[in-house]
Parts: sequence; structure tokens; C-alpha cells
Amino acid sequence: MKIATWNVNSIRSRQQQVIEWLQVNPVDVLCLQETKVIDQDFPRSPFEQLGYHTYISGQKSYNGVAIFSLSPMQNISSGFSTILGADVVGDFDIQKRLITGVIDDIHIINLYVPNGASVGSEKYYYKLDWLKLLRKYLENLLDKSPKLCVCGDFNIVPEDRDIYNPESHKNSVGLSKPEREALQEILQLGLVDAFRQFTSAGGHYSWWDYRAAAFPHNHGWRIDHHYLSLPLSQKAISCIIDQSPRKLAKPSDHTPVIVEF
DNA sequence: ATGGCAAGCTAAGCTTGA
Repeated sequence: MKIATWNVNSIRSRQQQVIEWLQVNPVDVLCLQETKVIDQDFPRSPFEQLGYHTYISGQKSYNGVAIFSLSPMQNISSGFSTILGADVVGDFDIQKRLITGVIDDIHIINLYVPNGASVGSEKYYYKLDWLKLLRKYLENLLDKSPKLCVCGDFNIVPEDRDIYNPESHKNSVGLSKPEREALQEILQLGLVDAFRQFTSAGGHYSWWDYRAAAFPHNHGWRIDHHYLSLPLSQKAISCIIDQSPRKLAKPSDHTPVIVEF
């Protein structure tokens, strides 16, 4: 089984590229972020014609997540509140950043973690609070589901080897100590970075800034991840970043990452 | 230190992204 994650930066702008990528890479599950469209306007049918079931949670202009799956999934839900309850979650489900479902016995959680704008900003503290909620959510799920695949755009560079020039970005949003610690607190629940099971070298990235010719210079960040619970991590046989869609005209600034079991 | 590019919304320029 292959599970891919891809921040497409608007599904309507990237529709044809996603179709063509799936034709070459018929993954079992594709998790999308930043679909940027309300559910009624989501272009479902071209993907259904490829054989995918589509599960979506979108909003106007911003955010939005979706899961495509060749086999039907069970227990689809979006947001934190289905697990944590509305009282705990408050307003944090207004932004559509989490959709989950079960396939075989694998519980897939597809995330679009807040960007955080700049360190110290209101959005930065929203990101940290969101990550605290995510930790609670995953702690709850790990009690019930031994096989968890938590994937998506985390907007966090886990370690210095995951960015081209850590020194000049060490205080940037995505690398700040509180963000990295929040991520580590989540991983300490018992989750493993699938990519790092197979590749220890630096220089492997999943996002490149549109500006300043970042991609041709490989000035990238690795911020799109699959985090696997221990029973599932033992079944992983590969995790690769496919840079090819980033080379196309009018690409997303992110490129797909694929884990295989 | 700053801007650089792209998408959405909406109809010129702002907001967001990371």
C-alpha cells in the first residue's frame, strides 16, 4: 500500500497536474492540503473517474484538506471535535485542517498545520495552541488504533538537516524552538518519521519558495511528513519525495511524499 | 534588512503562504 501527501496550493489550479501524477503514480491513498475551495465546488468527478473515493473538508480561499482513496474508507471525520469534544476544541475547527479515515486497519490522519506567519505573532501562538490540541487528539487515538499514519504539511522543519541553510533561518517560523519542541512532544507519543527510516542525509526537501529561484538552487525545506506509529513503522518499506511535479510549469510550491508498506 | 512569487477574492490591491 502506498500513501502519499501533497500540499497542492489550490486543487482547482492544480487539478490537471494531480490527475496526471495519479495516472503515473496510482497510489492507494492521496492526502491533499491547501485545497482552497468550498466542498460544493471541489472538482470531485475527475478523480472519481480515476477510481478514487473522495473525502473532503474545505473552506473558502484558505486551508482545506482532502483524502482520495482507491478503496472506500471507514470512519471519515474532520476536525478535532469528533474525538476531543466541542468544549475542548472551541473555535479550532473553524479552519479546515484535519481529515481522517480508516483503510484496512490503518488510521490515516491528514493534516495542514498552521503556517504561523512570523515568530511571536498572533498566528504563531495559534499554531502552537493548535499543535497542543493535536497532541491531545493523537494521544486519544493512539490508545485505540495501533496503526496510525499522521501525514501532511506540518510547516515545521524537524531538524537542521531538513533545510538548506539552518543558520540563517534558525529564528524563522517553522524552525523556532517552541515549534520544534511541540512537534517532539507529539512524536514522543510513539510516532516515527517515515522518511528518516530510510534516508539520513540532508538535502532532501518537500517545499521550495516560489521566489529567488529556490527550486533550481535546491534551497528547500522538508516540512511534509509521514509520522507512523511503531507497529506501522515496522511495516514501512520505503518513503520517497517525488520532485518531478515541482519541475512543471505553474507547480505547487510543495511536492508529493510517498510512503509504502 | 528586504523582496522576490503565486493563489484567492474581486475587479486594484490586499491577505496569506513559510
